[in-house]
Amino acid sequence: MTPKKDTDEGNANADYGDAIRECPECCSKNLIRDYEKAELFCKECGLIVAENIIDLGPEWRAFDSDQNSRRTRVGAPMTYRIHDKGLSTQVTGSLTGRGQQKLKKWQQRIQIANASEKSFVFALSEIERMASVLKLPPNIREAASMLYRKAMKKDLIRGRSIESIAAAVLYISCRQYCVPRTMAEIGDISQVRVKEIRRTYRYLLRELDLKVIPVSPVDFVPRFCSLLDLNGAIQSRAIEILKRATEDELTSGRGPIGLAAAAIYIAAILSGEHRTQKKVSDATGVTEVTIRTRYKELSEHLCIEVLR
DNA sequence: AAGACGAAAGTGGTTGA
DNA sequence: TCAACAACTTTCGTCTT
Repeated sequence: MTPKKDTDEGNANADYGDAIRECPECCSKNLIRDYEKAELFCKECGLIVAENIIDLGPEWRAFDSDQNSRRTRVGAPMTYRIHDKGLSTQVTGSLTGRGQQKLKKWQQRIQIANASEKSFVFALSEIERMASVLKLPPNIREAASMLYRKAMKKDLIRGRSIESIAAAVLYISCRQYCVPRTMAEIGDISQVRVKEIRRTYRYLLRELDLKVIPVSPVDFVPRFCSLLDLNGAIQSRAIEILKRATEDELTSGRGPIGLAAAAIYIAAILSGEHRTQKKVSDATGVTEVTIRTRYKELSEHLCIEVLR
């Protein structure tokens, strides 16, 4: 098979399935490849870490290194995360003196031909920066870059800040891949206020005719649990509580983050790993008051005895 | 003293006329 | 466009452990 290289997360040329070694959610190295469904998922928390993992490799198989080098006819895979999709050729070879300088200059002119290309380069770097702070997997970064490109093609950027569009496409991508980050989390690391991101988010959904399914509180559980240093058994317990809550229609109209927080709070106590409301509040971003009201509702309706 | 509780008032978003 | 509304936050005094 093709030789594998160890690559940094930031290396856009090798970010597919092979480059992912641990779950961005719970940091488990226990990743399972499902070639039938073409996805890479975490055995610990069930998160789908990458999709379409087999589409992007070479379509041939090499049985020895000689065959491999003969069949390797292209360089890097195409990626939306480089402003020219990674298809340009860098001139770094043996041309000397003025010739090389001229050629380089031309290349730069061609690559960054106008202001919109320049701003796109900035947008991609902004998406990468935020995604790496939020420790988001490559597939989400790719999706966000693609969305940004779409928005640009439809001329939706005009009149809005690059930062707000970048933040919004990242938020949408997280939602679409069911690895939700809260608006507050995106707002914290963005240059733009939450209000502006939310407005841009709705605008993009409308203009690009995108659909996002409502966030499930369950999607937040693994990450919040790992922030609170709670183990997999407690995660399962919290998810179980949320499932029962959904069946009993205790969740409609309620914020998913508050529900997740309350379920985790209850699950931790039941498992003898008490976390204070303050700690859960800090980890999840909902107030202690909301955790209290949610957890009262859940424990009463589901007949859960919560003794401290 | 820390943690939990709950009342009251304020905020921002949604909905429907 | 505006008012009504529910969810959520902020603040704070009180109770419990």
